Amino acid sequence: MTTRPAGADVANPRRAEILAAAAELFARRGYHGASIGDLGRAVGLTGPALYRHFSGKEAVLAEMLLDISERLLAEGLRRAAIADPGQALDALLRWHIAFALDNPALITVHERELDNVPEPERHRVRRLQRAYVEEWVAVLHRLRPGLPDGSTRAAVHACFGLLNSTPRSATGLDREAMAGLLHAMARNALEAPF
Amino acid sequence: MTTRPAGADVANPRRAEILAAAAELFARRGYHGASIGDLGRAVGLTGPALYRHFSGKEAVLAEMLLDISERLLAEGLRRAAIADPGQALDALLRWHIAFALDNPALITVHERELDNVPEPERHRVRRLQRAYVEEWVAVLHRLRPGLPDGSTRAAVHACFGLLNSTPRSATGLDREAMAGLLHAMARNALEAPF
DNA sequence: TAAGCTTGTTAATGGGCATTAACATCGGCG
DNA sequence: CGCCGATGTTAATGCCCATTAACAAGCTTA
Repeated sequence: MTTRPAGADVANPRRAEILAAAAELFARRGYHGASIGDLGRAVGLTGPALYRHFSGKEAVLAEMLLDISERLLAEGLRRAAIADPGQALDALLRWHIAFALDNPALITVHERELDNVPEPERHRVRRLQRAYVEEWVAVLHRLRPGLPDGSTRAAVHACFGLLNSTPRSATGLDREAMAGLLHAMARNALEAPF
Repeated sequence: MTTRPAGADVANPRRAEILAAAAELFARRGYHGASIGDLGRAVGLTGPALYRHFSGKEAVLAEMLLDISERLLAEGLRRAAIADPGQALDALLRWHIAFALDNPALITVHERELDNVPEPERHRVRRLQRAYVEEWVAVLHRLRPGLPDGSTRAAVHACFGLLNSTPRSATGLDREAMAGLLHAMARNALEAPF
């Protein structure tokens, strides 16, 4: 049920195309609000054609979330390893902001649809998400050692809320201005005297 | 289609009970992920019983979002009217944070499900939401007159993202600590040099 | 060139769901 | 007492949807 149909190697362009279209639809209408027919139509196919590339609708979502979580964590680990905590935090902010600005649909789905991932994969996604958060928590902890653990964690979550709000704002700001604004706001929020 | 069945005055306890249960379900599973049967069961009824109180599933969502938007705006107007912009901002922050902490499900639905509201009401909700945002924008503009309009608006949206992330974090912090943390983070974010 | 894999398509199939119909109960009020 | 509106319930009804079946066309390759 989770296995990919034959001949579906990692870099299959059709698969990538479907995943991209599905991300837009899931983000805009929610997992339950987008049908298999919608997904197919979005890439110029009929609904059942999807089954040549994925074992089902859930498998599309599962692969999407796994991919996002892995990408976020991989680069997050790299940047969190920077020795100076202030620089590490800035590097993490730059990474997350760039990802959110470049992939608004993915960020939205990643934030909302975990519950619809079937069980073996849901657990893996959860682990990856948690590990990513922990990198941020560790950096913030290095930057502000006195902070209670619960506050550190809550601050990181709130910071994600701020950064991930991007996809839903759509103001007239260009990309660079938006990136700078989010960076400054997040940085100041994390340094607030709470 | 939007009209309420007879005998359904504003303060009908059954209606309120259904709206509360629906908020939880819509927040947890999304509008399309919660069935009429689920809503009924959540208040000890069968599915079709709902039609004695609402004209349909969409009407439940519409009334819910209208109610939220009206409540947010009404009190928002009051607090934004405070003469000193710094005090006005603090008052707005206290209001929004209290609302989000007290009604996490409502905040989530309000943020996500506007697209599923049927058309006459969707427009009204949009107007109310926009008016609420404009109160914040106006206060921030008074506080930081030099800021370009697009930046002010983007900052307010990002601030909402921060505040509304509350329902999805569930850290071990108690209510007062969480309120204080969110207030400090948001206030600092809005004062950041962007 | 012919078998066979890949990738599609259009018809089932079967389940779930929103909504409506038909039927019950019950409390108030004439 | 006897009617009736309010509020429920359990059976349709009809649509949408995920998934599968049956069938076709095109490439690759022996």
